[in-house]
Amino acid sequence: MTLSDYLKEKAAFTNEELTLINSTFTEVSFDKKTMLLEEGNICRHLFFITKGLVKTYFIDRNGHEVIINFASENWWITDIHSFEENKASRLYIEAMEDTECLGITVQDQYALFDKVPKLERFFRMLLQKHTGALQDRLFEQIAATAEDRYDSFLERYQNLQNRLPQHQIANYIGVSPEFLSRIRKRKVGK
Amino acid sequence: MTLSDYLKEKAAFTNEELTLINSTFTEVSFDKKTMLLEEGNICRHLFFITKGLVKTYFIDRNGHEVIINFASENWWITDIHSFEENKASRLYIEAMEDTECLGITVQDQYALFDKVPKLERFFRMLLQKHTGALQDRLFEQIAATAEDRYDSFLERYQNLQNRLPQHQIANYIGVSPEFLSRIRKRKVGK
DNA sequence: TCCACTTCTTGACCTAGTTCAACTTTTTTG
DNA sequence: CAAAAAAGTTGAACTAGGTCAAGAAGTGGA
Repeated sequence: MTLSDYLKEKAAFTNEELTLINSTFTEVSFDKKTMLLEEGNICRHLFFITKGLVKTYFIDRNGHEVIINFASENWWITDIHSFEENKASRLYIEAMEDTECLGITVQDQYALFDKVPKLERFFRMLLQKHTGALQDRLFEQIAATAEDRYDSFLERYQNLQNRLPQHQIANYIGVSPEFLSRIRKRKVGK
Repeated sequence: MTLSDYLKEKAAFTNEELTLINSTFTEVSFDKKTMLLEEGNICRHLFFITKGLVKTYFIDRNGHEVIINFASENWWITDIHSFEENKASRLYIEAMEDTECLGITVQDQYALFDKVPKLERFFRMLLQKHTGALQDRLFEQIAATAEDRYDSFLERYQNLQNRLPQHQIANYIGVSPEFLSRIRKRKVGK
């Protein structure tokens, strides 16, 4: 699916708008295990993933990776705080598979917003969805057990289940790999 | 501080724009312990708080309150998901003190966006900040100890510290009231 | 194809935070 | 202002989940 196809599906953009949008994005590829962003750098791009899989994480005070989310085909990925406000990022974005993206800079994004206001609204909506998802995860992290969190991981990332190693899933739901292994064992009986 | 003062401080709105914005909002008051929103209802308003204090929470499967955030003077409050998409809310918003707000409906909001595009951008930025804060809390909830979370609560809500009962703070940082009491005791020695 | 590396599993022990119950202190309200 | 309700403290027993260590099972690259 191209970016145009994706956008057409999501909102009523005209063909001229789609052409304009398309021409503003640039294709970029990242090999597996390479970084789209590293802590301390400014996030210069908003990416739309056309192929592949990435994870966003930060490193906590004990030097451990904490995964915030995964993103694959037809997802947008950036550190929005760093991207929009030109600030050093606290995050890492890493390709977990060979990945192809379409990238845009902030300047180009704002130029595009002025020409296609619909796109700014679309991005605001997208951000709203993202915020809702974050809120749900926070709920769960506070009020649900590890097993419940695993269940909702399975729902949320159904399509990615087989592309993600188990210990990365454990990290995402905020438990040790050992404990996720035990959860899964326990579930077999159910 | 009025809404106009607040907006002037945050972005370069013209006087006409401010007048227009102002006239679109309606004043509403809520007595202490009354609800601005209840689960199952559609959130009809985006509120700007001019006076008072509210909390947003949901009820988990065990019937326990889980507080998502507090909001006081010069904060915006709504269930954005319910508000924007006209869906039943999972959240409660409750006045913890007698509270005065300025409210706007979605329809009026969109009408206003068309007349004052700067406002839509401003709200998008606001949402970005909110998302960043949520992300930080998720970090902490996964990777930090209860004591660390308490410390960052103290930073984040410094001005509210004395207006909030301790067990509500415990709830917010995701620990039992008993354990927060112990954390505080432990900290006195430090 | 085989060696090295990463992933997954299991057991034993450990700890941060919970739950319950009883008590004290503070706040609210008739 | 007294009585009741709400908030906070403390101790004791408990549990979800973590850590460490060691082995088994996959997987990938020269």
